[in-house]
Amino acid sequence: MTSPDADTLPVNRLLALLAARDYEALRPHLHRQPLEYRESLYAAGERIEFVFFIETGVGSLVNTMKNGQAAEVGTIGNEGVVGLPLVFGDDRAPTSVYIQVPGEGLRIKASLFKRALARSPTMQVVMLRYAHALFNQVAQSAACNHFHSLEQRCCRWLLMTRDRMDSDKFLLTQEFLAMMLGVQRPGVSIAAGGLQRAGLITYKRGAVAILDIDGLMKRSCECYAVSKKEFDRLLGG
Amino acid sequence: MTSPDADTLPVNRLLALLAARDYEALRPHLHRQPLEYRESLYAAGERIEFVFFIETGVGSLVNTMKNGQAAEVGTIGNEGVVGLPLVFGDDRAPTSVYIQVPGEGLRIKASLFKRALARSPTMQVVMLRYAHALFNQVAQSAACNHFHSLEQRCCRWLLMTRDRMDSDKFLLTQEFLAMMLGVQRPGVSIAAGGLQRAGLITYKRGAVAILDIDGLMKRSCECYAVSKKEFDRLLGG
DNA sequence: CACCTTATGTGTGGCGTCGAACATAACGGC
DNA sequence: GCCGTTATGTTCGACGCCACACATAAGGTG
Repeated sequence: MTSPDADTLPVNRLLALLAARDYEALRPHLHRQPLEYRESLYAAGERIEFVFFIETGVGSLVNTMKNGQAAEVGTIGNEGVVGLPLVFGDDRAPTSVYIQVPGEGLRIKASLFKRALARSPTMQVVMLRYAHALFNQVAQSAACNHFHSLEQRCCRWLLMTRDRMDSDKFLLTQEFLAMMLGVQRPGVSIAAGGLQRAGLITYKRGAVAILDIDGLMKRSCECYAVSKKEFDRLLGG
Repeated sequence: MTSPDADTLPVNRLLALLAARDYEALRPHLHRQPLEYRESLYAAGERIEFVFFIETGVGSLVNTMKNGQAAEVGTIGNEGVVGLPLVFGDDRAPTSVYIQVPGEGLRIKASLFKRALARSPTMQVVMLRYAHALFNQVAQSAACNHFHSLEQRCCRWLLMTRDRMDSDKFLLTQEFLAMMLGVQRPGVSIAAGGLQRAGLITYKRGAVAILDIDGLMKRSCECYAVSKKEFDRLLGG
């Protein structure tokens, strides 16, 4: 057997929610790997080969239109798992997941994950609870994308990312943020400039630092607080 | 035992997908009830008491903001079930479901549905497959709400409703459609007027008739075809 | 150092929807 | 028939973002 890369105490919050024996069943098959900027963890329409438990960094659940326009419909960090379609009993999805903020995660083969899940009703309970949390987040995003301004959504995104990074600094270009928010890059430039002038953040060539969390929350839409509360309810504060 | 209202051969497509013994387990507890215009089948944040298998009519999965703005993030018809949070092991959700086009459905107590589901892995498979289909629809809506014009989304909505009604005529006011699409009512008035002048639909005081399906598809965004294809893949054409 | 690549800032016209107000018209009840 | 209610049609200025173009600036590489 290969030597497992996962720690005895999991960093990933979803793994931490598993019963000890469920975690031990997965652990031999978990392999740590870096998650790199713009990397795809699975692509729309293609068979999902690996499941990822993110430890640091942030992945974006993205829906891409036929003309290439893309919009983020959900985010996944150290609270979750990339490969939810397998929990639904499917092996592919019409969405993709990209790494938006680089970090590290634990990888397991889809077949091994499916087998472990099928054998453990307690693991199913945890994974389904997370599925509901993400479902609700996507539903919130659907409304948020429609109603809220670019600046509000920028603030929301920065706050969500900070929570998942456990850090006030992380790597992120305006270009990529614009793609995720489904807007033009100059729009992000203007919004980010405003936030910087207001002393809420600073940034420089792909590196962002958050200075004033409360200020960001005031400028953010309610979706940040709603989504956070819902995750806490389902996955424990 | 009360006499069941459900037919031997189910009208609801999700019930039809169940194994015979799974359907028979539910059938004694299913009671037919009318689904009335604007009726709420469950409300955000409140305990879900009943699960509904829609036979005719259309329900909208709606996310409501604190200021009262509401947007539809998914629709449920005779292909699905209202009460998905129970499949996720939860008894409440931050979204609500309203009847947007009146019809009929079969109601079952949440506790009885949960018990039947827990006892039957084969029923779980079917319900999870539907959960994935709806998840993908919500993800599609999130991007659609952001990118596509009001007219495109009107066309999409009319086409989706037609599929679920198995009829080219149904009851629907512009006022309510505007609320679901998260736009102002005058916007729908203009869009609907354009579609009527183009000979694609007619309508009169809350009654819509679809005249030209192909024409509507041409004016619709791709999201109609994408969503339909995905449902067919997961639930069988 | 010069140079290329990448990241960010700024400007212009245009379109779509908002937000609000007002007008018309159909149906229902009495 | 009259009248209140409900449904639909139309207008207006305002604002946010699009689409596109171009300018500036900070890194990496030779």
